Formats: sequence, C-alpha cells, structure tokens
Amino acid sequence: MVGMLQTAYDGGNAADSLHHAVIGHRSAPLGSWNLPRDRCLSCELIGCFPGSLFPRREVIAGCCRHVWDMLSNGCRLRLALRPCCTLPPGWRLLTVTTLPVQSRKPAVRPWWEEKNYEDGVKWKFLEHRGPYFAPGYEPLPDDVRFLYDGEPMKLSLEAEEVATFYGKMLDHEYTTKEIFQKNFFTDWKTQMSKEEKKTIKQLYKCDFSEIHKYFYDKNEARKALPKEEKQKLKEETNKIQEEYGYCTLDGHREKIGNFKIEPPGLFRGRGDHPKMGMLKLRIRPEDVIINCSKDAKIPEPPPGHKWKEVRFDNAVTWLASWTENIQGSIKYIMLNPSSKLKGEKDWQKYETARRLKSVVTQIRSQYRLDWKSREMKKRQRAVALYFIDKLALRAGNEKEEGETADTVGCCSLRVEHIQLYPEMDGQHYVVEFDFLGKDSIRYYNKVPVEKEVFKNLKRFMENKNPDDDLFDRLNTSNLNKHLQDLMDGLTAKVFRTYNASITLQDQLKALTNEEDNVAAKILSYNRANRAVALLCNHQRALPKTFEKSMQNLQAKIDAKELQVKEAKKELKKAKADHKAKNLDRTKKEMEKKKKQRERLEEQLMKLKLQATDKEENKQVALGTSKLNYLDPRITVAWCKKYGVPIEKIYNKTQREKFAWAIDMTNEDFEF
DNA sequence: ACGATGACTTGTGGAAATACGG
DNA sequence: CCGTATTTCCACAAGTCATCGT
Repeated sequence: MVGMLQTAYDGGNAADSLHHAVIGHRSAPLGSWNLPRDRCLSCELIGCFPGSLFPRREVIAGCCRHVWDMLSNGCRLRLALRPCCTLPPGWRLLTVTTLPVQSRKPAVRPWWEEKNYEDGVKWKFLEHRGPYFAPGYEPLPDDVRFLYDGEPMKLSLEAEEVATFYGKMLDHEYTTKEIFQKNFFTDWKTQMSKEEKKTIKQLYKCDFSEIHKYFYDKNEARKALPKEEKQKLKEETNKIQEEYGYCTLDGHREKIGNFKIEPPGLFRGRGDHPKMGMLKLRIRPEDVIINCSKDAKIPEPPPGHKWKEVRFDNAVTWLASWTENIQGSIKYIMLNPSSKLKGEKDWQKYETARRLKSVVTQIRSQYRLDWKSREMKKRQRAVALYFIDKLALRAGNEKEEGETADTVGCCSLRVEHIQLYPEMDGQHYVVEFDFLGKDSIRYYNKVPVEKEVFKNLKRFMENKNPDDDLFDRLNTSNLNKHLQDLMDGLTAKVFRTYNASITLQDQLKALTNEEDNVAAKILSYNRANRAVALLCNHQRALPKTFEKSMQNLQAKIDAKELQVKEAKKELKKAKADHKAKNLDRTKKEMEKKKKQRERLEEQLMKLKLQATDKEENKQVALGTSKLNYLDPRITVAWCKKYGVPIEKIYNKTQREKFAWAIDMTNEDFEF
C-alpha cells in the first residue's frame, strides 16, 4: 500500500535540505527508512516535544496534517523534497510516501516504557493517583424508620445500607419486577444479622417509604441550596477531579475517563435480565489492582488499606481494575477519549475501515459465490456476512444462558427471529427480522433479499425448532477467522464502521447544497447522520415531551410569521413615506425596516428548519453513530468545504475526542 | 476445537449543566 | 432572574474480539 502524503515545507537552509528535511528544530534524513517501533516519528518531524501525538498547529504551519498517517508501527517511509508550483517561492514540498508494511504485526505493543529521552525528559511513562473510592455508608438518622409488618425495626448497619439501596429506587419501575424483588431479597438476607433474618421473611411486608422520603427530601434540599453552597460543592468535586482525574503518560498530563470506583448498589440489568436487583458489593482497595510504571510513584491506598496488587504491565492501557461480583467480569479505569492513546486507536479503527473500502467489492462477489458452495458451513458464513454487510448487524457472540438477557446478533440468530415471505407488498423474497439486539433494543426490519439468500435461509430453517440456531455451523470466532484471511485486521464490526462512514460520506455528497445557508447545511448533515443511525438501528423512544415541545415550536413559527407580515407592512409604509418625503430620516427608517424584515425572515427560516429536523429525528438517536461509527475526518472535511463551523456539529467533548481529526484533515479528505 | 478470560469498544439512561423564554 | 426545556456529561451495562490453557 503506497500512500502519497504531502506537506508544504520551507526549505530553509539549502545545503541542509539536500539531505535532511528540517522542520522545527529537528531533522529527518531524506530517503527510505523504517519507522522505529517505539518512537513517535511525528514529533521528530515537526519538532514538538517527545510523545505528543497532537502536534500543535503553531509549531510549524501546515505540516501537522498528515503526521498521523505515518505512525503505524513498523511502517516504511520515504521522505523527499520537491519544488512545487503552488507554493510560494523558496518553499519546497516535503513528500512522505508510505511504503508497504514489512512486518504485519508487532508482537505486543507497549503503551509505555521506562525511558529517558535524550534531553533527560521522561517519556513512555505512566503515573497516577489511583482510583477515587465511593464515600463510606452514612447511617440513617434515628427518626427515619424501617417498618416490618407495620412495626418499626432498627436494622444492623449492613442490612440498613442495602435497604437504602432499595428504598432509593422505590419510584423506579425496577422495584415492581418480580425478578428484581426476588434477587434483591435473596441478597439482602445475606447482609442481615441472625435475628433480622428470623424476623424479615417477606419482602411485601417491608416498608421502605420513610427511607425513600428521606433520600428524596435530601435530594430536594441539595437542589435548593443557595448559590454559594452549590459553588462550594462544585469546587470540591473540581478538587477531586484535579487530584484523581489525571495521569501522566509519555510526559503528558492526560485526562482519565472514569477515575471513580463504582459505588455499591443494586444491579440494574437491561431488558429481561435474570440478575437484576442483585447486590453489587462495595469495592475496597484490597479488591483493586493498580497498574503503572515501575519507576513511577506508586499511588497510596487509603489509610489502613492495601492494594490487592500493583503491577507494571505496559501491554495494557488500564490504570486500575477490579472484579465485579454480579457477572464476575473485570472493570477498568482507563483514559478519556480525548487522550492520545485512545485517539490513536480510534484513528486506527477508521484506517482499518478505509482499507476495507478497497477490498469490499471483491469480498462481496466472493460471498455471492459462496452462497452456492457445496459446504453448508461456507453457505451459512456467506449469508451471515451478507446480513452483516447489508444490514450492519452486530457479530452476535454466543452468551451463557441464564446469566444475561436473551439478546442476539447475526451469528446467534435463531429460527424464530426471521420470517420468510416469497412475496410481500409487491416485492420478492422478503425476510422479516424481529429480534432483540444489544441492550434489548428491538430490531425490526423487512428486507427484500436475493433469491439465493432466500433459498439458503429456507434450507437453514428446515427441520428446526423455533429456538434452534439459524446458522448452526457458524459462530463469530470462525467468521472472524475467515474475515482475517480476507483482509488483515478485518472483523465483523469493521463492516459496521465501514458502512456507517461510507453512508455518511455518500449522503453528505447527495444532500448538501452549496448555495444553502449554514442552518440548511446543518439540516443536511443531520439527515445524513440520520441515515446512518437508521442503518445501525440506533433508535430511541419518542421523548416524553415531544408533542408538547413540537407544539411550542409551531406556536413560535406562527408568531414569527405574524411578525414577518407585520415587518413587511411596516416596510411598505416606510417606503411610501420615503417616496413622499424623500428625507434622510425617512431613508434611514426605510433601510432599518428592510433590515428588520430580512432578519425576521431568516429567523423564521431557521425555526422552520428546526421543526423539520425535530420531526424527522423524533425516533432516532444520532449520538452513538457520531461518536463511534463515523470517521470524524469526513465531518471535518465537509465542514471546511462548506464553511460550516465545526462547533455546529461537534460539541466541546466531541471536539476533544476528535482533536486528531480536526488537526489533520483538509477539505478534500476522502474516506 | 473450544470454553474461559481479559481488554477494549459501544450503547443507553439519567443526572447535571446550560440555554431559553417569560 | 426564575423555571423549564434541551443538551451534555457520566455511570455503567453490554457488546466484540483476541488469546490462552486444555
């Protein structure tokens, strides 16, 4: 794979530039060479401090754009200087060509190492303060009572704490569910003293209402606090954020994503979760593993406590971890998406998706052939891949029964999840999908498919029960193995990323109108975004206040229309007045009215666009695709091309997360 | 081959912050 | 300035996928 990257570069010292590209205060030799595995080339090239992957624009104008493309490990590069007619005199073009990658994969990628850079600056180094623990349990005041069978009962501290978890949730739907109640009660009993266990036999005889009221009032009181008090509380959280919320990586201060340990509580599984209501235990320092550099200052555990373990594993990216007691899975403390480490991975993800673009036609014709394969396994794989590609379905790992809610993805689809219709609404070979996907979100879709697919599905379903696997010879593991053979780094989820991003790009091309004003362009963007969200099934329930707020908006539009009418009338009057008197004053008046009319009309237009957008968006959630599936460079390029300020599309957090893309993309970026 | 485990990404709901209209 | 609507942020659950031991 050879990519051509170009950077404008002021040749500076002519003699030097024959052999070296001197940028900033460092130089790189011309010619071909390997990119060192553990060094960040971009820094040397542009002369910002070691380890920074977000080179500052001001270091040297115009040269930051492509450095990201040079960063893959083991990548081979060629640097050369050429004159270029589009540059000012004296400038040369620094061309950077990526040559075919030699070793495909480095064994284990170290995220940091103990190293001193030439000038004594420490980098590749991880140091942090450790996690922030949830505050301990504060017993209820004596006047807040728990009643059993109508009788007040003072609970032991342990039992009381768990009771408050339930009491707090009393107005939540969860507490009406039988499984939730059952799980809660079972786990609550484990925290009770012998006597309590003897007394408390039935959940329905428990009265948590005073506890509920206590916490409700407490919450209200907090909301009603005077301004200064609120400010004080805020400052305290800021202090905690300052102390625990950042770490040092590669000599840079990086924001941590979730530096707080999850507090104890009742497990809130989604959908029909068999474990909902179970007690999520309090995590102590003795449960926590710390990960940092060997020569970093090891974080202090809270007084009187010890860490479970301190390790120095630079092949992983987490800072701390613990095992959670509901599913027995590990929870991690990791960096914020704005960090260099996460940003680089994000960028890699989209680069993989872009590589798929160049082979996807080939892959598609391959799976079409495989529909006719003699091997059943191959056929199933080919049909599943077709769904993953066409419908952007998730891979669908198998799940342990009874441990989680019953949800499926592509490979785990069961016979009961699809219906075949040889003909429906004038279309042939329609497949109706109806199943619960991730987070128990329903996927419902009627899709006309190719005849071969239809025939295959029919065969896969023969002699099977509704709860049998549709693709009985297939799982995600062997599907992904196959995909890996088709393209390095290809897995099922890459199709989702690829199809989402390419859809955005195509839709933007189709929908954007150069002459439109900014508001209309944003509507076009949202429409393109919406097409992706629809593809990925990112639905949302109709917001509760939707009807009301829609009415409000309509009322505003009506009012504005009236204003416009009024303004028009006034303008007419002013015009007539000016015609009659022809004075400076009347002229000014007329122009003022004219401006006013224009302003109002623009406002009206904006409101109308807003209404359209809102209406079309009522059942669709745009956030997930924007954050996880759409290559931000497409958006940045679009914004630049059509003069839409990036702030109109990405809010502050999003701009931080996509800093890498904002920095390196120009308007002709193609996904 | 296969199941368990570990690490990491993706997804939703609700709280907190902010914008907005009166 | 206040109360409400909307947006943003955060917590944490639920996926994907690679690797490892048997």
